[in-house]
Amino acid sequence: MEFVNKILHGDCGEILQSLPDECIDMIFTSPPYADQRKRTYGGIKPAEYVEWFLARSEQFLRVLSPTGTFVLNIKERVANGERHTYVIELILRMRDQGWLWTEEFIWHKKNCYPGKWPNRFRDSWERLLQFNKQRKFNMYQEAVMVPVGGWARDRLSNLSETDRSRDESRVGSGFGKNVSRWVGRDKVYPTNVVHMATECSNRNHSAAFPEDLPSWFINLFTESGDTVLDPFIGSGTTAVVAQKLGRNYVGIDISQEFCDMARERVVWVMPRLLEGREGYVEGGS
Amino acid sequence: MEFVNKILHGDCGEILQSLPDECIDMIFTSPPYADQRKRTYGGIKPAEYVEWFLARSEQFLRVLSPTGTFVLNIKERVANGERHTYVIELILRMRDQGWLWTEEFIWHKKNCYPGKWPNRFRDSWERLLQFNKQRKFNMYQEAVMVPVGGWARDRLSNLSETDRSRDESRVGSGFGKNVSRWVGRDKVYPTNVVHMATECSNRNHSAAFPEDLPSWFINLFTESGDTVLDPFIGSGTTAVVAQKLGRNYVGIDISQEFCDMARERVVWVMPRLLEGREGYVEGGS
DNA sequence: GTTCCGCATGAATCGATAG
DNA sequence: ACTATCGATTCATGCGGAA
Repeated sequence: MEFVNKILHGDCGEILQSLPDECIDMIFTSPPYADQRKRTYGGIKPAEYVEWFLARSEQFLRVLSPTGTFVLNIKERVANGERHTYVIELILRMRDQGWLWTEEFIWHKKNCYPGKWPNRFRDSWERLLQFNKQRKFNMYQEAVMVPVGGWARDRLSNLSETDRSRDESRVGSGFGKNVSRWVGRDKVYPTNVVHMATECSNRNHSAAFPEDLPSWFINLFTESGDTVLDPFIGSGTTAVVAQKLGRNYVGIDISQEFCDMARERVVWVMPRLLEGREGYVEGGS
Repeated sequence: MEFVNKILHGDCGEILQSLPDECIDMIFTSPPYADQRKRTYGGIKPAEYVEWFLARSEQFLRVLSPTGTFVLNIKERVANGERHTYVIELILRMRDQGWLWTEEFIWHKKNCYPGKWPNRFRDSWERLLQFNKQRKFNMYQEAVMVPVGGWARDRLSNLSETDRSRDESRVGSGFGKNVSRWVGRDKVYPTNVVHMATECSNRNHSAAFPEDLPSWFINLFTESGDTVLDPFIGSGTTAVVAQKLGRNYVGIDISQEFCDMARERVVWVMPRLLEGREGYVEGGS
């Protein structure tokens, strides 16, 4: 367990070989996109991206628990006036590798990167690809319920007579609506579109996503005491969030600079979280 | 030109063979999704879907003008606990066929189908795939700029609170909402996420998509007098909208019933549009 | 005219049951 | 084993009638 709650320096494809099988409950990562982050990853070319990634996702598959989930935040870049196809090719190849492509969430970025081009609009969304090893996996939907929409808020305050009894539907495939069940309920389940702002304040790290994003998925797919891996930890957001939520983390990055930054951020949060967490493993950063 | 402003009955793969090359300025369509609409289309199986579609998109490619755009509204279904891959395979195959995959817009449906399952949330988005024949194509961005209305000013005053918890569902017919950027401006360009409700309570016809959806893309990619093709016209929404916007339309459907419905709807709107439209070609429905 | 309320209805998905 | 059908679940919207 000496890898738990640590930020490890190196290429995740190699580092992960030292971890045992099925020791990770969830993987959340935002890998360097093709031809981005040239300084730190050498700018993998779109044409080589799929092979580059597959060599690492093979290790992800091995270390992930059978009921665990891999959430991959990615967006293909524009090349030559076209959306590049390496992401959708990656999906097909990962299925060959043994992954199930369970779902594709959309991250709708509220304040996306500004700009104007003659032939396209600003790109305000990214993919969050959900992969699993089995059809049955851990999912804690109640943890991410959202406030109910306008419909019920107004109506439920004064519930009417007919709403109280279930009106059995006689229409072909109709739904019976039992409104009375909603009394006292102020939350509903979300959809597969998550709508969050990007973080604009930090200019030190490039591929930064808001804490809300990993937070949402960590709450959805893990319990307290589980272990979350981010093989491209970058500035450390996934580890910080995992720690805040009482999960163990494992962070890996090829850049020494990023590792240092991530370690600083998690150490800062640690002290107040060491008390009363079952399954939380002590470890330096 | 005897095909212009008509609803044609038959399989679009065959019907289109009688049209000349490059006679269409834009194609907007929502084809039958795999294994859906069994009554009218016979429910194409996911495994056969790509080949089925490619036989038709070959004709789309031929009749589309070099500066024209093809917008394809589609979403893959879940099969065996996984998102099926036929849509992303189709993208790859259409590129082999000669199409450029220029962009992928997201249609975020405000009111998606209800339901609850242990392993997934409700699906509230669909793909709007943009294909072109050339890098240079017609695009009229100013036509879809979003004016800052009174409601926007209200929103700006108390921004961060409601925007954080729940997505902006009660915003008027808003697409590309980027509220913070609207300060001090009259109009802004939208993004590649469009946010509209499905129309659910029209008793006479149940359109798969709201009129706002084709309307937005027709404004974006055509001018008055251009010709818009929908090879799977269904209840006729694309044709109705094209007509309203002063564009010519060509609608095709394999179902006689849908053709009749579409003809009725376009005839109804026609009389007030015949005046003062350059390039508008008279023709029955 | 407003606002409020009843109601129908969606390109859905899962699991169990039946041929 | 593999496909076809059926029942159950659930939330936002707009229309139309009522207050």
